Amino acid sequence: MIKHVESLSETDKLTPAERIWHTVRLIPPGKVAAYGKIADLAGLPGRARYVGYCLRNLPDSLTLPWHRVLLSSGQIAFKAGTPQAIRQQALLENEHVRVSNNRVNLTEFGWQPSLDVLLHELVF
DNA sequence: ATCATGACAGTCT
DNA sequence: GAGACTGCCATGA
Repeated sequence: MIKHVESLSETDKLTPAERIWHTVRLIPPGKVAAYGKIADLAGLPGRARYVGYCLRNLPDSLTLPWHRVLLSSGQIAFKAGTPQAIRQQALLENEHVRVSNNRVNLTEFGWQPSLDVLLHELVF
């Protein structure tokens, strides 16, 4: 009998939060992804809000490109003008992601994981 | 066990 | 395209 695929992956032991961190880390500089997309890629479909929860509660020790995660509309999740939104915009612009009216154009900057990433980095 | 909350998302005006 | 509304689901009180 062929062993089930899960037992072959290294990431299947990770907690849900760890899988989300792992996935967020894969977003390349200059690209962005929606909360729901991260949840899907992390093997947690329907848990976009949980992604937000995890990012909000990031351990200080952990450094993640949290600023590359946006609403499905391309908007920054924080209300425009708040310190958090301003901070996130600055971080995005540092890597040449254009932000206007608290929003990013997903067609232009949305991350499309390569087949290689899907097959080798996102095996949950 | 219930209830409110939220760094969400899809649909309908 | 911007709200309003609803569904969603992990947490925490």
